[in-house]
Amino acid sequence: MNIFHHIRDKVEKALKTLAGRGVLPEDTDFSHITVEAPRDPAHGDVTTNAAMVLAKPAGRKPRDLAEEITALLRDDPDIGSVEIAGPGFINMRLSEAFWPRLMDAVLELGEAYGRSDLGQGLKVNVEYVSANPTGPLHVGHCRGAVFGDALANLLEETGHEVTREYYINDAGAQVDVLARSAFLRYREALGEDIGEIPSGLYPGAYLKPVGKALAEKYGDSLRNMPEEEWLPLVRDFAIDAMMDMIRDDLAALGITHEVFFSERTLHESGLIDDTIRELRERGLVYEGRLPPPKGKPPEDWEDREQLLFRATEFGDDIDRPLVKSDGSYTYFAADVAYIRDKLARGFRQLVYVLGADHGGYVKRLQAVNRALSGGEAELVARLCQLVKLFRGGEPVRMSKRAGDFVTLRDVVDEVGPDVVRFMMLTRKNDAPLDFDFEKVTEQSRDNPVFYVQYAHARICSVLRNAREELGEEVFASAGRPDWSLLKDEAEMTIVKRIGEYPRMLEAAAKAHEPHRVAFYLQDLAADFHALWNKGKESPHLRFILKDQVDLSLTRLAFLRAIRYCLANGLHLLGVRPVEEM
RNA sequence: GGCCCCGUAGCUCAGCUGGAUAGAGCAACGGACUUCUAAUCCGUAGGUCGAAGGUUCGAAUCCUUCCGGGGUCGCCA
Repeated sequence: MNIFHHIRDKVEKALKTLAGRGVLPEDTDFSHITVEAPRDPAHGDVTTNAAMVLAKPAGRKPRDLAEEITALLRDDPDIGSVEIAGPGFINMRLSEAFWPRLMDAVLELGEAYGRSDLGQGLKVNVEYVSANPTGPLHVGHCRGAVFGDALANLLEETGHEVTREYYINDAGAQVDVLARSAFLRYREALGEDIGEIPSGLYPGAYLKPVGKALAEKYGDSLRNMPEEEWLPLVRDFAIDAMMDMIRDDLAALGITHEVFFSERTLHESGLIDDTIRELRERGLVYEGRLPPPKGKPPEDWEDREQLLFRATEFGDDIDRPLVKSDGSYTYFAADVAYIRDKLARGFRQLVYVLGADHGGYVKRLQAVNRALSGGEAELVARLCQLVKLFRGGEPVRMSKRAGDFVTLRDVVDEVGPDVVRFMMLTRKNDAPLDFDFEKVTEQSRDNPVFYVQYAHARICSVLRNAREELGEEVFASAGRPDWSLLKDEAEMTIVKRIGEYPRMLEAAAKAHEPHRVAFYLQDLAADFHALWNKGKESPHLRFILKDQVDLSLTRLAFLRAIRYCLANGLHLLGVRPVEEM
C-alpha cells in the first residue's frame, strides 16, 4: 500500500479525462508530475504539482487548470478535501476512512511492508568491495562494503533482481608480490631467519599462518625450486588464503557476495582476446599515440604506437590503452572483458561501488558500457568518500609501515557490526565521514544507532508489558483495531510517517542512496520518542490504559505497525533490531 | 593545466533528483522523571544556501564563469 501511488493513479485518471475533453493534448507527458507529501503538514497529506507542470502544454493558467483537476477529484471517497494553493499546488487531505486502510495493510504485510515492484525484475549487478587479495580488509573498505550491501538490499526490496558481486584482482603484479611475501614467511616457518621484510614486499604478520600452512603442505620442497616454479603454487595458495580471510571479515559484517569473479579467469579463458577481437571487428579500437600526461613531469614517458579503445566516441576524455608496452593486457582491457561478460549474463544495470580515488575511472567504464550495450544497459557508479577514524575526538594515527593499519575486523570486533553498518550510512556516500570509536558506542541522543534501536526496544518493552498489565484473556478476545481512536496530532504524525515509508524506499532506490533509509529511521524514531514523552504529561496518551481496553489494543496494534517499519528499515541496512537495550 | 566530488546555522550534516516561510542533531539558554525504560522529550535562539550571472510561473537543487577544499590524471590495480 503506497498512498502516493494510490493518489497518483487518481490524479492521472483525472488528467486523462481532461485529455479526452480536449483540455490537455492527447500525448501529454506525465513524467514530471510529482505526487508527494508536502513539507508543511498544514498543506495537507498529499500534494501534486500537476497543474503547474501541465499549464504550458494546456495553454492555461496553472490555477485554472487546477480548478478543472480538483473538480474531478473532489468526489473521490478517499479524498477528504482538496484545495488549490500558492502558484497552483493541489493539496489534498485524505478522508478519515483512508488511514485505517493503510494501517490494516501495514499489519497485514508486516515484514513485506515497503516492498514494491518498482524495478520490474530488472537484472542488476552490484559490484562492491573488490579489494585486492593481498591482505585483510582495512577500514577504508568498510564504507563501500556496507554501502554496497545496503544498496543491494534496497534494490532487491524494490523489485530488482540483484546479484552481489566481488571482483578479485588476482592477475596483476601485486599478487606476485604477495607470492614472494608469502614465500618469505614460508622460509621463516621452516626455521630460517628472514630478518627484516625487504621494502616492496608485504610486511604484515597475517602472512605468517600462510607461510606455516605452506610449510605443512610442501615441506621444504619449494625451497629448492627456481622462482618460476614455486611462484604460481605459492601465489594461488596465498590468494586462496587471503580470500578466505576476506570472506570471513565480510561475514563478520554480515556481508555475503553471490559471485566472486576472478580477473585471472578473464585472461586464461581467452575472454580478453575474444573481447579485443570483437572490438576490432566493430571498429572500436585503433593503433595510435597518446599525448603525455599533464600536470606531472613525464619522467619515464615513452611515446609509442599502441592499441587504443575509442573511448572519446562514448563520452570519455581520452582514448584508453588496452595493451602495455610489454605486450600484456592493461587492467582496463580486463575490465572491458568483464563488462562484456556482465552484459552477456543478462544484467541491465551495472552498479560499481568504488572509493573516491577511483573517480577518474568512471567515465571510461561508462564509455565501455555504452559501446558494448548500445544503450541497453545502464552503468551506475557510486563513489564512497573516505572514513576518518577518531577516538574521543583525537584522530587515530595509522602508519603503513609494518602493516600498522586499522583493519575492518578491528573495528567490527570493537564496536560490533550493527554500529559499523548504521554509522557508515549516516552520511551521503560522497561526503567524508568521521567515525569516533567512543561516540558510536555512547548511549545518547547524538548516537543515531542507539537512538533508533532504543525506539525499537521501547516498543518491544511495551508489547511485553501489555500481556501482564491487561491480562492474556483480553488478547484472546481482541477484535480488529479501531483506528479511529488514534486522534492525537503526535499519533497522526506517525501514521503519516509510516505511510511515507514505501515512497521513501523507492526514491532511495532510484537515486541509489541507501543513507535515506537511515535518515528516515531517525525521523520515525524521533516521532515515536516524542509521542512517548507526551504520554507523561498527558496520561490518556499512554499505550496501556487498563480501563480502556479497546483503545489499548488499538495502540498496541499501532506500536506493532511502527515496529514493522523500524525493523524493516533496519533489516535493509543490515542492522539487527534489538528488543532490549 | 584537464576531469570528478564537495561548499547550507558557531560545529556535524539532511534537503525526497525544480516546489510553498530552507530543516534536524550537537553546543548555548529555559523547562518536564511517584516511568508503558528521563538512555528520552518540550521550548528559545541561531541563515546574503561560497560569489556573480543565466534558464522559468518558481532555483540550495539545472547551465555558464569565478573563489575555496579534496581526489585523480598512459604502461598500478
